Amino acid sequence: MSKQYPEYKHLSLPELEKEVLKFWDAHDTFAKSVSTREGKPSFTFYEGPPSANGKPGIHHVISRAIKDIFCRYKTLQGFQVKRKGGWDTHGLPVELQVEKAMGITKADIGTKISIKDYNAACKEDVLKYKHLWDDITRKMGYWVDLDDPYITFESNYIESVWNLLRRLWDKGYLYKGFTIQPYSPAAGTGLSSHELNQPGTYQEIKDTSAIAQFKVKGTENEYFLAWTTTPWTLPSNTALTVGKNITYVKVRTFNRYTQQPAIVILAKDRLAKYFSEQKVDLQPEEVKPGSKPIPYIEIVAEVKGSELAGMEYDQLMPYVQPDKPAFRVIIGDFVTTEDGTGIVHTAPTFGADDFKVAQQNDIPPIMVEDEEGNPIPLVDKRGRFVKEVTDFAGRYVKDYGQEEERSVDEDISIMLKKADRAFLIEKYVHSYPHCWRTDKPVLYYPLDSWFVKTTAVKDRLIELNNTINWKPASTGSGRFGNWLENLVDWNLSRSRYWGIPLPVWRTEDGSESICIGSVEELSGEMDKAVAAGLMEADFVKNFLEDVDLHKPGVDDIVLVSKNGQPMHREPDLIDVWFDSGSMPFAQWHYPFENQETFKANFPADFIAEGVDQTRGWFFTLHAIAVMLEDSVAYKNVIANGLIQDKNGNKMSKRIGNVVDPFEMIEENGADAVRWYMLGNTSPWENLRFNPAGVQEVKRKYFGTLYNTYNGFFATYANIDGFTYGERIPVSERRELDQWIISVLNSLVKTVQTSMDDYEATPAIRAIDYFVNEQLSNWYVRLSRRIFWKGEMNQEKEAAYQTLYECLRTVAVLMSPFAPFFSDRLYRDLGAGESVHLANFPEINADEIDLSLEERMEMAQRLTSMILSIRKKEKLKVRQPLQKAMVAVLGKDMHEQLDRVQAIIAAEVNVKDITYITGDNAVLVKKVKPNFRLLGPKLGKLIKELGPALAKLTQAEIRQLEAEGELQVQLSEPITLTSNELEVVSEDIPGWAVASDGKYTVALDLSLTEDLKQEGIARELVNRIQNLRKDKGFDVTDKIEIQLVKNEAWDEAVESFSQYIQQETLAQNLAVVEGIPYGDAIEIENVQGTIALAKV
RNA sequence: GAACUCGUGGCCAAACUGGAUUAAGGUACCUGCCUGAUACGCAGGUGAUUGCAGGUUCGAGUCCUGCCGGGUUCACCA
Repeated sequence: MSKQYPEYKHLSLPELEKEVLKFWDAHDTFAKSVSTREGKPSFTFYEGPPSANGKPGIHHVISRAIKDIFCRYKTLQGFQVKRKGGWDTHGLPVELQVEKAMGITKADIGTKISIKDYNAACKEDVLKYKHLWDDITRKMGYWVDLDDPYITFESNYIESVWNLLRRLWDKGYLYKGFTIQPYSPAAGTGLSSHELNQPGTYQEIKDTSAIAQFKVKGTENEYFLAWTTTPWTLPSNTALTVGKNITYVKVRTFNRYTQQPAIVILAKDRLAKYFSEQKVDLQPEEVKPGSKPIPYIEIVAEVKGSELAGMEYDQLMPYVQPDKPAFRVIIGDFVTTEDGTGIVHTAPTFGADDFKVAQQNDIPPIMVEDEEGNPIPLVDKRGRFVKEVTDFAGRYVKDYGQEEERSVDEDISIMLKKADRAFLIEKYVHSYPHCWRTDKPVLYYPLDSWFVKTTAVKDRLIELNNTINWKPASTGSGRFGNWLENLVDWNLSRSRYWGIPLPVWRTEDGSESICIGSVEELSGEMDKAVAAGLMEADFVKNFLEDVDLHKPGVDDIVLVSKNGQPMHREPDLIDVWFDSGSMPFAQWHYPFENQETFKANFPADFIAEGVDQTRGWFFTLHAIAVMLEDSVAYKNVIANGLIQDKNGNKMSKRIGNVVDPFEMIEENGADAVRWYMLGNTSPWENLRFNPAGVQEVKRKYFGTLYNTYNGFFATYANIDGFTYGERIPVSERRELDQWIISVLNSLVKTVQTSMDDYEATPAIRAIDYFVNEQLSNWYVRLSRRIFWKGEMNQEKEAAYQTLYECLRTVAVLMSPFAPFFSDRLYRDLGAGESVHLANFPEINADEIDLSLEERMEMAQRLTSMILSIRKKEKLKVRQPLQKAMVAVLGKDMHEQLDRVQAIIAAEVNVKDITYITGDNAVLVKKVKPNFRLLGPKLGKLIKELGPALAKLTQAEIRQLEAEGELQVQLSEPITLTSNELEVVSEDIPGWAVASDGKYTVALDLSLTEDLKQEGIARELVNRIQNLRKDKGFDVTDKIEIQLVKNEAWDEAVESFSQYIQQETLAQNLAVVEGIPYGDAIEIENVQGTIALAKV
């Protein structure tokens, strides 16, 4: 006869998972979990596209586990949850990886290698690790549709993105500007603010800083002092900026390098930093180069910044002249006196603030023309001085790997010193941004750029953000909210090759332009261009045959303007973040296809990614949705924290503390990894990933649950031939059954409430607690006897049903978190095709009995207390005792205890539980105040209450119990009622007592002869059971026992023969004189011999 | 430098809107148990002035201020 419930030899999660994966494949379970919900309300989830050009790490497992958990949970609840996968394919990381592999730099693209070949290489490279991603996705049990993913490099995707750009264009949200931006000469590209925010971008570096002396026009030796950490920008200086309300002083002194007399101007607050003291008779020879600070002679004058404004000075390094009047003092609100001199050197071409303030004051930048006649600043795009800066022509302004004796900053400083224009030159350590990929310093550099005018909808962005349910809330209001408050326009341009080209064509003078919103439109425009003779018909035909909207193809397209002028494409690509932020639209090729699908799936109900996406994907999704749909893009979002190693360090390949997700899963199983990661800490906290924790989960949770099913339920249910027939009403089951069913229903409620609030951790912990403590350690332990003794009857049947219901419900509840094990359990129980096609359990409110839960908890605590007395007194549980006494406080407790006392008695092996009630004088009682009620009532008086209550006599306490109220004399007389006080017993004089909160219990330790004999009988039973097991007898085998006469236990055998036989399934227990065979046993140091035989 | 966030026994962590006793529980550690479901198990026990210093309150792990430390994010830093 085949067994109803499969039994296993051992538990191996990794093996089990492999089998379950095969099952899912064979039965198409994922697809079914979606298709069986056809017509049900949908729950929309957006998959944040990973980039497959790197290998998946353990941190990817956590964010994907979160996504998976909620999608599965919503499926259980009856929603249809489609999950389209996606791949992020464009961007600088891909390009740099390809450059590295090919051994080329950006400058080589278009020369050594054609753009076409280069982009082909990028396309090839970007999905390099797709197989690993697919593999981890599968192995970790993440259900997402990998067969039909959206891919950002596909023409349909790009076309949708173009359409979005066009809609922004039509709303006037797309514009071209010229701004100072972070620029990486080493990478040859501007950096977005997201890129500048990569960790490790700001590094501590030591630079040469200079306080330069700008000579006030028309004076002999009066100078403005201005500090800079970038002396290489001094040739580009065209203004000095001061604070309107800052007080400045003119100080008479000597230059420390040249000993020339000088009058210098600086902020009064900064005086002490650079000058030590006033020294009226200061002589030039006293001022040495090394001395800083130096003394000064006198303060000549004190003026406000506003009075300095408009003053002119001589150009400091006159290599190139500006085309308008410059070299004036201007006012800026960003000037402080925390550093430097309170006068800011202003080079409009190399600082964002400088640029802005110069523009406001009509100060020109210093520019030269390159070979093509385009205006450029004094430093070229590779970070070198242009030829016009004769002394330093061709030299790199920062460390870009060149070898040189001294840096440009140092050489400029030396030159200033010699020219009597350097007030102070020092080394200065500060944090400076570095390119996140090349690790070289960033320059602030003037670049042409296209912007998205996000500031135009700033208020709406903030308003709608407030409607999003952020987990944790602080990320939404704090990190994300603050970012929105300080929003700047989104710089969309990237001057690279592998990405979505900006679909804007302009005439040379910029007077006419067009933004293309679809391939069809492009095709129409191309036809016009052919007609105008600007393009070959063949080219157009070839292009449209196999549309590829990447460079270089699109750059060869020349369109014609309304006035017949040729228009060329703006050369930039767009920020890759725009790609991924477009996915709600572009994944469906909206609006060209799937209009209904898009509408049904926008906005998303739920997304989840790491906190690092706050300014990335979370922002771009939000920004695009708000600008174009005036809607949020997602309603609920979980931003998970970082994964660190077990010591709290960041994981990095260099340190070698990275956890390989494949190994982790192979060793412990994905279920254990998922359970650990989400059960240990709320996902938005940083998780210190400790492999020992995964193993603990594996053996404690999964081990216990496996054992409850396999070692217990399946074993006995198969013996008894149990199948789940007609449900026996819970009210007709044992109290213990009613209890666990009640607790189970409470569990369902807890899980549902937590999950509805996107809190997975409390749900996991609740399930864990239920399985370990309540089901396994209490229910199953106390139910052992009913399962292995006696014939099948209604009571036993009910117990089986109870255990079965618990296991089946647990399987469903845990299935979002541990999709493999739960499915196996569910199917082993014969509960259905797959747990993932099941429905979330109903809560049967009428099966919840809180009073029952409460008394069972009391039983558990009292049991534990009595056991602790036994332990202390060194009395084995196997030794029966006559009685335990429990202090009973009040009628409720009396009634509750009545119903569980049998359970306690059996658990602690006593014959009788007696109650010590309130009027029993042996009980020493105490009164404790209920602070929650009395705090507000008594206020400060409450401090007197403690001592007053301690002084109460036992008689007074009995009076309180009898009358329900009590007079207490504090500073004023107070009447306290019994609900404001709690009476607690603490001690029973003369007994072995344990006390815990409101429970007090005493144990009668006296051993009668009968009890001793029964104890011996129990020992015998135990030895026999052990032998049965050793001999490999089946649990149901009947035996015969021969026991050699021994005065140590003959009496016990005689008195308890019946009991011993019953317990050991013995049909016969014979006491014999001596046998030549048998096994040695020992009870309390007495040796004996016994023989067992199967009947 | 600024903002946000966290800081509870060796380690991981709970404690609802400030409230009741000894600040849960797990792990590790110590002790005792192979008790017929589990030794990857069971039972019992040791271990914390809740980072430090103040404050508000009848009452603070929880609220406020300052400091120290971790993390994240931001910054035009001249």
